[in-house]
Amino acid sequence: METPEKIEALSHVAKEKILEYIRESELRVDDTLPTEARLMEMLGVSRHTVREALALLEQERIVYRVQGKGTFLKKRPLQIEHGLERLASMTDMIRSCGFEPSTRWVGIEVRSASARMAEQLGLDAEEKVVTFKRLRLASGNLASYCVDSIAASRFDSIPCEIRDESLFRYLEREKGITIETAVSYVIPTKPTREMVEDLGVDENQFFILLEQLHYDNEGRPVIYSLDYYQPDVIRFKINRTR
Amino acid sequence: METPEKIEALSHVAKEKILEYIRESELRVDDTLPTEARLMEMLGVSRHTVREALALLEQERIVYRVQGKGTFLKKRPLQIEHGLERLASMTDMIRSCGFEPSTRWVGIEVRSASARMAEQLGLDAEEKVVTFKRLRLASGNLASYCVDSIAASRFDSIPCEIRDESLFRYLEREKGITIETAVSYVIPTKPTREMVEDLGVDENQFFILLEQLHYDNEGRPVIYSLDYYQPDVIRFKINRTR
DNA sequence: AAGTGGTCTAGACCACCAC
DNA sequence: TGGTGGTCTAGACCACTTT
Repeated sequence: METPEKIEALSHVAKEKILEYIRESELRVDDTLPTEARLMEMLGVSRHTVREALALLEQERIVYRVQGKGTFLKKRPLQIEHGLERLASMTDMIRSCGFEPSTRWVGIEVRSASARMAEQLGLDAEEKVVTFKRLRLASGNLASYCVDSIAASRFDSIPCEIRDESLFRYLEREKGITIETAVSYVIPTKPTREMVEDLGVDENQFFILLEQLHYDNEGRPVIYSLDYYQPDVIRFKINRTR
Repeated sequence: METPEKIEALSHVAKEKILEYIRESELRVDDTLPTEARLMEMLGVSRHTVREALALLEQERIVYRVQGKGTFLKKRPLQIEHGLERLASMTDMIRSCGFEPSTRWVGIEVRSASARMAEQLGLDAEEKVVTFKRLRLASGNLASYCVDSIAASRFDSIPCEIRDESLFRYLEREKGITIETAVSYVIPTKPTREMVEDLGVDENQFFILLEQLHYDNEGRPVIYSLDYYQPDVIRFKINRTR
């Protein structure tokens, strides 16, 4: 058997080679990259491939291009850190804030969808939803309370086998559903009665509520979620672009 | 003189034609677009151009493509509404929330940069900055209080001619600086003493503070801003993607 | 005039999917 | 096996910037 080598697009290889060149030549000084013609020679690929590689670097805000002048290194090329505009799992968010993530399950419920929920998920009135309630901890401290609802019709039975797994990963593995985007509202709020009475949260503490609707790669709404974040623990950063 | 017609890229024209086709054929039903080969015939352009047009439509989350199967319309194609991840002027944000925007100037000051400011803007300690303070109103109601600081070295004199104009537009017109991105932190907070004492804001009212650093198209930090938003008036929406 | 990136064409082969 | 989208090449012309 041959090793099942993952074939990588030439343009990706070219991109990596260019990044390598940037690092090695330490060109921060005058900030100018080789011309596209020069890169064609250096990498031994066509102009189209060079331009694809440069387009990737431009998307990642590492270089910028000016017609008639050239391609240049951005002054602050290290924009790697993820912001809220990136849809990442809660686990990753906590870890990126420097804490050790863990989960405490509060419960799984099957209920009729609220009017808002049904409207957002595109369900009929009173259709059943499965609601997952979890506390997210960052190095033992309360980071957020997450209430995620999914149409019950997506499940054959109540899915108790999720436990510590990410909801995203569970849907992908078991249902072949890939969550790709979310539309989220940011609302400063007090804790709900449930949080105060059942979970022992201080009622004077302020939270940031993210009301979110998650869509799959075909644009269908899948998860409606209400996530209450404690702003002292989770710092929200957003990378904004025009 | 000939009319100075703006030349539009063929791929843009192709994109518009495809959008037109989508609207006219009302194909929501089975969601499948013509193949690339068919689009080449229909539009009379090369495959590269068709693919550029489709790439634009994919970026705008209007279609998705699956290798070996085809190109499809997203189930929720109308994701036009702008969110916080899009860097827009305050004026546009207020207008998109359904209000009539206006500005009340609080003042323009020249001060030494604070430690945080100097660090963020890449200035030497104690270097001078020009600070613009403005109240933003939405149909007469307080929407936000904006404090924007720029290195004084960027100005020949104190710029009093800005007034109602957007700071972005002023920098572009007068200084040739294009603000392209911002990195922003979302912090729930109480009003500052200045807001309570000088501006008559209720000290018990909660605000969302956006601490922002704006970069130009070359990646240089230009504006450091603290914007206090009243969440009752401005609804923060974020479009998140993986 | 020369050099740069921006756009478009024509043609080829590949990987993946459905029949 | 045929059709689909994904990738790559070679070549051309254009718009913009600099010399």
